[in-house]
Amino acid sequence: MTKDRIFSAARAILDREGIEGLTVRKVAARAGVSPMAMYRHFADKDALLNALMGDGLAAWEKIVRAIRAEDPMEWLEAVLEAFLNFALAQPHRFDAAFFLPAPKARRYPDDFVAGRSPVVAMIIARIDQAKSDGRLSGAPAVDIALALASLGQGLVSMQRANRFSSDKQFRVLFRAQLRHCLHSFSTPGRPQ
Amino acid sequence: MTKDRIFSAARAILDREGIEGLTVRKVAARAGVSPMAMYRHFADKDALLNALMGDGLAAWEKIVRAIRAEDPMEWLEAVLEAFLNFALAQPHRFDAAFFLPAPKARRYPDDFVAGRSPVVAMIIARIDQAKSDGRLSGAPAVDIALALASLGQGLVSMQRANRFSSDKQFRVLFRAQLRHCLHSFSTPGRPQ
DNA sequence: TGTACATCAGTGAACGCGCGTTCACTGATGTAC
DNA sequence: TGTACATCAGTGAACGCGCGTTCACTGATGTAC
Repeated sequence: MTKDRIFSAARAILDREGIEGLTVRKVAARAGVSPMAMYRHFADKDALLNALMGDGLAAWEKIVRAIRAEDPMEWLEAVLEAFLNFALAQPHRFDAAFFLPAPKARRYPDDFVAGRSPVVAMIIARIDQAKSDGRLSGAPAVDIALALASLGQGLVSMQRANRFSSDKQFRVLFRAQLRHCLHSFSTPGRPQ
Repeated sequence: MTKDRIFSAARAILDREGIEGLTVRKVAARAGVSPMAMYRHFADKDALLNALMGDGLAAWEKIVRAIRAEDPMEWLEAVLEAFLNFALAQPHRFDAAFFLPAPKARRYPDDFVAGRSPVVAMIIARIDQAKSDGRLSGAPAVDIALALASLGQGLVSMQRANRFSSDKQFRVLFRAQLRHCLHSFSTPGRPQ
């Protein structure tokens, strides 16, 4: 289907050139179609961008769903590692999913507590599980999730702004920072 | 001087319309000068943007220098509060200073440890002071600073992406999260 | 004190470009009788 | 089985726009003699 061709061309352009480099003409050229073909399938360029954000979030969800760890703390650490990999391996897709202001973006805290974000719902469930095991405490699960997400996103935004000299160094730092953050919610007297 | 007129026009446009809305023509119009006048004082548009980033960082430095608290922990909390206010009151200027990838951006950790960023140097000094008072511990000062900065920047990036419904709620959350983060480096057994 | 000249801040018009989108269209496909 | 017609995906040319920047210039100011 032409729509799929156009959409995956858009994804390819996004991956290579970022949101700033994505133009209707480039997408059409890559899809082997006239620029106007897009308008048969998307209302306008914004609609296409919105679809790309949704696609980025769906990719992220799929990654998280694939995590197999049983232990909730291990599962949480695996999510953090996956987040790091996603941010570095598919930077533009990551940015589209996490940094772009979207009118229909999920909002803290209602949307997340209500489970309207599948990934956050999974994270909260694992945190609650860890809490009932006595391994986390001190704050509502949604706030722990927010702390981890914010710290991760902040580090990534700094990496984007050239604040780290190498990816390797960034990885080390990211892991250390997020592990510290996660453990800062550990039940006192029962570290790790 | 015309250069000042152009530069403050640029700052005004940046404040109102953000980096995306800043064009040479708009700046010139606001400065009451022909578009070409800019080229007499800045090599090109990028040079003007770079000057604006520097200006944003200078504004931030001035804000931090004005903090008068004696107690290092109080001083640090005041910085966090000032960061929050800066992000909300002058969003575009904040973004230009903190989110924009700049070729000459200071890098973790060398530039910061070496004190090439005045603000970070002040923060590290206060953290070290708190550590020698026995009120902080657990990580090198530069890493504590990074944790605070990342978390703050991450929360702001989420606010920019529409993840919070109101500024008021965001303020509450920002304070709670950063206070938790700061205290997570408190010396164990001597909380607060 | 007057004249010739260099300097240089600022101008005005234009260039070339890429953008999102409009409009009227073509031509293949499916449907009704 | 054949014909008339509606549907609709995709086209091609063009519009109008704003962009950063080039180029050759003007005209005021300062300097040298």
